[in-house]
Amino acid sequence: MDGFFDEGELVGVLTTQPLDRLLDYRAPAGGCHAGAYVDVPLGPRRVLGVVWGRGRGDYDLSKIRPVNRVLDVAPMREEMQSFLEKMGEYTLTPMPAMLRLASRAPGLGDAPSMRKVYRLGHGTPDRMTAAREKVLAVLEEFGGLAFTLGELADHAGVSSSVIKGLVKQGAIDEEDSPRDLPYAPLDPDHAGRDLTADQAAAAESLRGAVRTGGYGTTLLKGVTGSGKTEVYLEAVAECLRQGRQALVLLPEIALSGEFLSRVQARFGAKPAEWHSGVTMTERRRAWKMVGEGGAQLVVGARSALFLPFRDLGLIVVDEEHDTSYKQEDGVLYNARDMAVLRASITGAQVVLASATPSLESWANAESGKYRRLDLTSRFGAAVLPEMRAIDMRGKDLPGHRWISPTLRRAVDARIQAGEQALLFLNRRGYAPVTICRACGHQIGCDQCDARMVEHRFLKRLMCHQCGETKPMPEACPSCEVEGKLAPVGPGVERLAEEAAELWPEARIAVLSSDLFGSARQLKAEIEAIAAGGADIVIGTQLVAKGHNFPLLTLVGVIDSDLGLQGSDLRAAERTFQLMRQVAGRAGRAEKPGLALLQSFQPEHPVIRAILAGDEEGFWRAEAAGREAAGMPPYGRLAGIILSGSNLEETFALGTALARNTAPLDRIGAQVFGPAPAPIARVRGRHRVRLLVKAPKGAPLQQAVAEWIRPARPKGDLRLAVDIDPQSFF
DNA sequence: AGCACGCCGACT
DNA sequence: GTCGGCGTGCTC
Repeated sequence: MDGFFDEGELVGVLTTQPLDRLLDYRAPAGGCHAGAYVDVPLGPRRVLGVVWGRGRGDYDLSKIRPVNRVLDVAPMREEMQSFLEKMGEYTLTPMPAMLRLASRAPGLGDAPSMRKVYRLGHGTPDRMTAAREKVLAVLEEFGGLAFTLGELADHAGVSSSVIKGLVKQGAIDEEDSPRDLPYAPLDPDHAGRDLTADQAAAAESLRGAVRTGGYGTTLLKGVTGSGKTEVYLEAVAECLRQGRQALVLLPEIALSGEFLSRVQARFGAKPAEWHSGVTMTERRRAWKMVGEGGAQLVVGARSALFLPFRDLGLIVVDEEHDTSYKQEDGVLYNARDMAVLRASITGAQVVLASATPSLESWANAESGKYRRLDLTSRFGAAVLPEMRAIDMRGKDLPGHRWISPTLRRAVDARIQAGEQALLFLNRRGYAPVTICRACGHQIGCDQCDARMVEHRFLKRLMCHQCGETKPMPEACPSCEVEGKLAPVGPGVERLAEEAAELWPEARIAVLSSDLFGSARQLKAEIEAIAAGGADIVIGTQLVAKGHNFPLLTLVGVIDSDLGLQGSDLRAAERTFQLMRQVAGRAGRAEKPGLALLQSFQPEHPVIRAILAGDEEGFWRAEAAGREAAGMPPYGRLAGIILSGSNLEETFALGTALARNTAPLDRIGAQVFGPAPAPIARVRGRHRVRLLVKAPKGAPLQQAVAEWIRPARPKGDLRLAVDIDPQSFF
């Protein structure tokens, strides 16, 4: 029968070792299924693999060894194999690397591990003591429920030796139970929220799509505070009713505490979590339970896309425009796009949710490839804040001041009214540049082509590229003159200093990712601020990410032009998204909000579009510009990133590539470069980039693969291909 | 990826 | 003489 291999039959195994083909093995005693996770011998080692299919039989039969054993996890499903193959082709990633992505579970090869659990037995203890009574009372109260030793001791308020004593007497039974237990069931009808007419209509539309089954993608666009989450949770509910699994991807997963509480409130229990902060034990449980159907809903970061779902019916990509969905090292992929790929293979619905969609998604909705649902009204009485620009030209603020008189008066008014104001500046640290006033030298990172940023809070200089820090020097490292190093430009720490001078009585809180040791601390700080623990909040883009500050009625953007500099084609889009989101922080409760944007170029089309709230106009203009330039999504791009410790060698490889572009010429693609990457040196390695630009329908991947095949990077040179790069040059 | 093999330079 | 540098090749 297809899909099962009897003992001794040849099977083709994909291993996690970087070999460019499947290896033949003999099926082990008892046979194995296609998709089985196996442990196979490879040279002197044992490696992890998956039975990909029938063996090819083109290898010396006498050298073929048997599979060591089949691992005790659910076999990889055919659709997962297919997803990994298609994604590998799309991103030009070798299959072993794809398998590693899909096997990132600790203890995959472990025997099913057991733990001891305790429940009420039939015997009676010889002597009853107060401690023993407490233990038995707890067990009786919870019926037949089993406890671990620690849980039971905690509940009863006794030491574990009391329980061990009762086990010896036969009053308590000790049993082995699998360590990885299913997650608590979620109830789709636990607590449906009252929805506005807007939300109800969108929710019903999504429910309908989930009920129909099969693949489809919906762009769910809603302004901040319009209740997108409530709406897509209704789609999750419908998916659970169908008995299928759902996945919600979030960008800043470390900050998802608030989100998990909302899920728990809606469904009466916690979902499975998957992100870097999850413990090994919990990871293994999540991975296994997703595969066995013991987890109905997973809330996770982009890598949750590779969990072995049994029956995935819905993927939600929240804040779909967020750049953190793009993996920038190792396997280069965009989780938003791969979510759509996985759903299309497995027959699932996708919901892309955002207040400010990416131009790609907007264009896909525009062309009818995606459905589009709009939530226009904000929840409750709140309305979008009024937005105004403050023209900074000719304002002549002193060199160490960034808050204009207009913004200052607006903040004064909020403080008097007992409301909160947010000053937004997307720059961490004290000052972005440290310059020597004697010789003009700027302090840079030794490992990267980046300037060191002073962090006065940490009393150190930090490189925002590699994270390297060093103490603030007394003397200039270049001219050795002492006491002439001066900060140039503002960071949030410096802005806080200015605010403290302007409003000495106000309580000022700074929210910047580097000021908090842990996500937990940060979350606590955010909650304290939301409850009224500060009058003025000074923050980086961290504050734009969907936290509720009900008392906040004013947002002041210190430097609206910051994101507009540089040659990045997506700069306008990103600034537009960020400004809209930050402005959306104001006036979420009953009080109307005001957003003031300090700008040196208030006539810039992006600033004007933000002020006018003309989103469709902004996107249409951006789309027209991209189309005229043949840029995504109206053309295709691939980035080639070369890196190595020797600049000349790295560049020479780039030049060699640029010299023979025949495979690219055949599809009408152009090559730009080689050129130094935007950050030309990172961690001591030089980086050189090339860019391939192809017409929309062209077979870009095949052409690029053929083009780079002859390039054999020698020594420590590395070549990476980035299909659909985020930044271009 | 690992790990062996193997072919050249600079040590005791 | 031998230790050790890392280039090349192999793993079913």
